[in-house]
Amino acid sequence: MKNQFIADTLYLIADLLDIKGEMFFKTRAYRMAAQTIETMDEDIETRMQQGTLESIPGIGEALAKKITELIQTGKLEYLERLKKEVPPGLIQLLSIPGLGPKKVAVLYKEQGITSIQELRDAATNGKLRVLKGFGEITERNILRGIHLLEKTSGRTLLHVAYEDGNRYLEYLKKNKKIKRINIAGSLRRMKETIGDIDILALSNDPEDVMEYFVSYSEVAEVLAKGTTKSSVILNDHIQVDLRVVEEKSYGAALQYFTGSKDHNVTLRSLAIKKGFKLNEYGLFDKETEKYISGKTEEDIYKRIGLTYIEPELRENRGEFDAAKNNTLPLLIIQDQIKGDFHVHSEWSDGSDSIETIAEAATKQGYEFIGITDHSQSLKIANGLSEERVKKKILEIEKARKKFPELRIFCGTECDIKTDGSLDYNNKTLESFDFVYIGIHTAFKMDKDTMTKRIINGMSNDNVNFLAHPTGRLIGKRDPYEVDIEQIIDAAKQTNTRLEINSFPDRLDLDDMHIKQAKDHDVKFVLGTDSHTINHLGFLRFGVATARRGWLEKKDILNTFSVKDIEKMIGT
DNA sequence: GCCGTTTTCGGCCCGACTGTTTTCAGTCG
Repeated sequence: MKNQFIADTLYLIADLLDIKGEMFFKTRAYRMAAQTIETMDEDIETRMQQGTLESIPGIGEALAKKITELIQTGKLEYLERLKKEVPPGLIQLLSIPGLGPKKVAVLYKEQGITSIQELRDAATNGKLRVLKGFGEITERNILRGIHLLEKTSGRTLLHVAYEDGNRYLEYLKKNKKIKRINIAGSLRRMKETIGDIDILALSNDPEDVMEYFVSYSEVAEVLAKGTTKSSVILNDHIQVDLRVVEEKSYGAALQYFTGSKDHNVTLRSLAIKKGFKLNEYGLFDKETEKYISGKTEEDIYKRIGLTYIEPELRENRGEFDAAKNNTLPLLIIQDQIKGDFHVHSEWSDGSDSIETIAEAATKQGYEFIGITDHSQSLKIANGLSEERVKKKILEIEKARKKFPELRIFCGTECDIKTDGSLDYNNKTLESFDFVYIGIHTAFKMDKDTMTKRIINGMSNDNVNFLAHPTGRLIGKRDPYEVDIEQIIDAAKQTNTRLEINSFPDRLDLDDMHIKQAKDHDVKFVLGTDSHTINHLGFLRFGVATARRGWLEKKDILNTFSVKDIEKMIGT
């Protein structure tokens, strides 16, 4: 699939055109096309061969021609010419908060600045304040923006923002002037990384609320403080924005600030087609500007002719068609989860005993828990030899007697060796209640070899689940080279469930691959990959990712009764 | 650059805040 490559190229062109000062709607057309290609299931190359590129929404004659050239030659004459006009180094300047394409263009044209280092030098030496539209404050803001960017690399892992946001929410709820309050933005959509935290509040005394907001003990700096909107930076460098609106606008504002941007753009276009105008204050008649709705999100969607769309689905990845046709999934919820399949104990590299884990699982209200330690060749993680496996099974039987209400499954996270064979012989594999397999060594294989290696592992009849299928660590390690489509096909063929690993820096599979696999009728399993009982709570992030991947109760093994699970894994 | 059961040309989502201005452009979401 060349979809991502094509999409990235189109995004790059859009950025370059922005800096060049090209019409806003033209660059938006590139971005919309890029997003469509990035999120569609079909192979763009196939569409090109069929000659049906132009039937893809947002792709017309000009883009079809460019995409064809890109696929056939791997290059694009147009892009090469653009790069000569606009140094691509300028793109990274766009990621500095407060700098947009116009200012970046001025920096380049007037001072020849093409990198963050050059920008920092110029700002430090007071050379920017002479430029039109710049001043001393802008200079300081740029330096602060660079500092922030380098410190946080821009985005925060979901679980950190989740904790921060909810703690802030608890503080704000103590203010009696606030009648309603919600998290909005990407945190409400539970994206895997969060840019900043958005909070929306309902109050008749917004100025008092603003004062209370900026007085929070974890605030390191106040970026902006207005009458209805303020922004702060917390001690851990996360930005938090608060908006206050009145009751008749609350639903419209919540919808608006939840996003995503792409979702909102499409929603507003649909509103216009129905004769409305939609903004954060409500839904209005396009002609008379008369207020029609705005108190609740549900009513706004309904009046635009859509069923309610859950926040996790608002990414403009097909949710509008499904809402129109009333075919949106009934998303899985946390309460349907009956247990966790992926927990490490002190038998390998976890820190807790089986009994401690069983106790914690019982406290969570779980009906089962799966203890999955590493296999023998993974010495660094104290993987279990076949001898120790036998001992561990005895230990689990002891725990079962102590916790009769909890089904304790004895599983394994068995390594897939470089040749695709498994790290235990079949007899040992059969002694487990279920078998996870996963890659833990030799990540840097070429795509074909890696794909064959994993599929080879999946073909063993004792295997139930594939752990963290792409191996990525968000912000730290890219996924290994693997043909995900072939893995999905093999999962279907071999009846192997794909894991949604819920550890915050994994979330693997990710939302888009989950949806892709679901569309191929593949089934899933949730696991936290806990190494201490403090990690068990991470399951909520796996549930969130599953929801973002359009999954329902029936797609996920963790929602089944113990009896049904036993039947399905064949114990 | 895309698109069209109101348009093949003229639309394309829209408002708050900041910092620079002296009435507004740029950025952000």
